[in-house]
Amino acid sequence: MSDFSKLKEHIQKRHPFTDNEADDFCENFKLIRVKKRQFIVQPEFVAKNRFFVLEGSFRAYVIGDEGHEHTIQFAIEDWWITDYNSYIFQHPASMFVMALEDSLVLQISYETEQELKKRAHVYETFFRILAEHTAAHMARRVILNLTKTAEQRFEFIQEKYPAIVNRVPQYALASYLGITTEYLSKLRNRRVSQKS
Amino acid sequence: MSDFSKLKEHIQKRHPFTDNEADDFCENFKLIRVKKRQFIVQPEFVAKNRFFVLEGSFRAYVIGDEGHEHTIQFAIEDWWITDYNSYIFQHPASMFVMALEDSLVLQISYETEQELKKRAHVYETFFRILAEHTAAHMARRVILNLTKTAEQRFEFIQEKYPAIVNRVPQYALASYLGITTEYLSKLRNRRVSQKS
DNA sequence: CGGATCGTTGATCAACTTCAACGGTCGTGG
DNA sequence: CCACGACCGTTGAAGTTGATCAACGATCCG
Repeated sequence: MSDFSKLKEHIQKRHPFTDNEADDFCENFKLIRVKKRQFIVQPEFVAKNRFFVLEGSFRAYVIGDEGHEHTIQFAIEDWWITDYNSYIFQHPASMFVMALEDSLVLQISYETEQELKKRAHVYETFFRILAEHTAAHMARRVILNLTKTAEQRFEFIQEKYPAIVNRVPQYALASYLGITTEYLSKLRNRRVSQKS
Repeated sequence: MSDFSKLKEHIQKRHPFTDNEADDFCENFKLIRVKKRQFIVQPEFVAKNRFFVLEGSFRAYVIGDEGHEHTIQFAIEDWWITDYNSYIFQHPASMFVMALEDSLVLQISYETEQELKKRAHVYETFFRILAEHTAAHMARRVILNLTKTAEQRFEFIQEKYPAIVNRVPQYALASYLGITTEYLSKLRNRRVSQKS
């Protein structure tokens, strides 16, 4: 199955697996086709799976008390996504994870992941590294939110993740930055007219 | 050494170690006494260690471009602290980690941790769980910051972590919540007068 | 072609910051 | 052991950042 080649490359970039180990690892994933606007995680239900994106894009968001959506994470090719708290603790989710486009993902279930981690030290190591990277990434996001203004956060994300900024709808990006779509629109125009 | 009893209890709560494993694990930590206002991590230097707090309290913060301090994390008894991004990737730190009181910590170096993780599957598992919990905690903080107002965040932290709120200086708590100490003071008084 | 969705613009409003001044307390040196 | 300065929390007035509300134009998709 060449569906696994991208995942295989991904895991070997993070930790030195032998070819056999990598193949064995990948066989535990299931290829899933997801249509635009389809949910792969929903509040109230437990997030039973973790997803690796092969093609397409996703958005994880919560709905606050005021009824507004707040984007927690995006995922495009080569990224992982799920409701982290729900998946790790197998509690009911608080997030929606929705496909922004017709997408292709590799799915692994919580039980399968547990079994893999038990089975071999090297798989345990991989998931440890994955968790560390997730934690480090989240820590950087907390710092960004605390130390920068909306405009600076926008500039930063635009520079660092142009692939995402150019691909997701405006309202999704705004709610990721923690601002309204109206204000993002104004920021954007402010920058354009400054440049001229 | 009974200095290790708290750490031993802590790790066994998270993962079933045998008594021998737990003792062997703990022996890799070094007991350090830290005076109030002393730094255990500083910007520019690589965070070579991870710390488990036995007694006392700490505060991790960054200084933004405007020169203000922003608190990223607190740690009291039974918590871990370091500059996560610096420690994991062994890059220069961006944070200060400072003792808020005279404290007692158990320290493990990056090299020792790597060696432990290689040595036995069970140690690898422990650090995987630790990283997962860190990631999950950070994700909850991102959600809190995006979905709640300053006042709601204050109430929430006060309910969930009263031990911290009652122990750290006002300006530290304010900068953790992402507001100024003046505004926190006003929020606090608003609540007091409402209750009467 | 027609409705729903998305981004934009402007006016008004609320949340939070900044600045300045003051009183209390804590720790340190004389 | 006292006195002084530094640090910390508070209060009030004025200023900013970003939200809300409402209206409109463009685009996408059925």
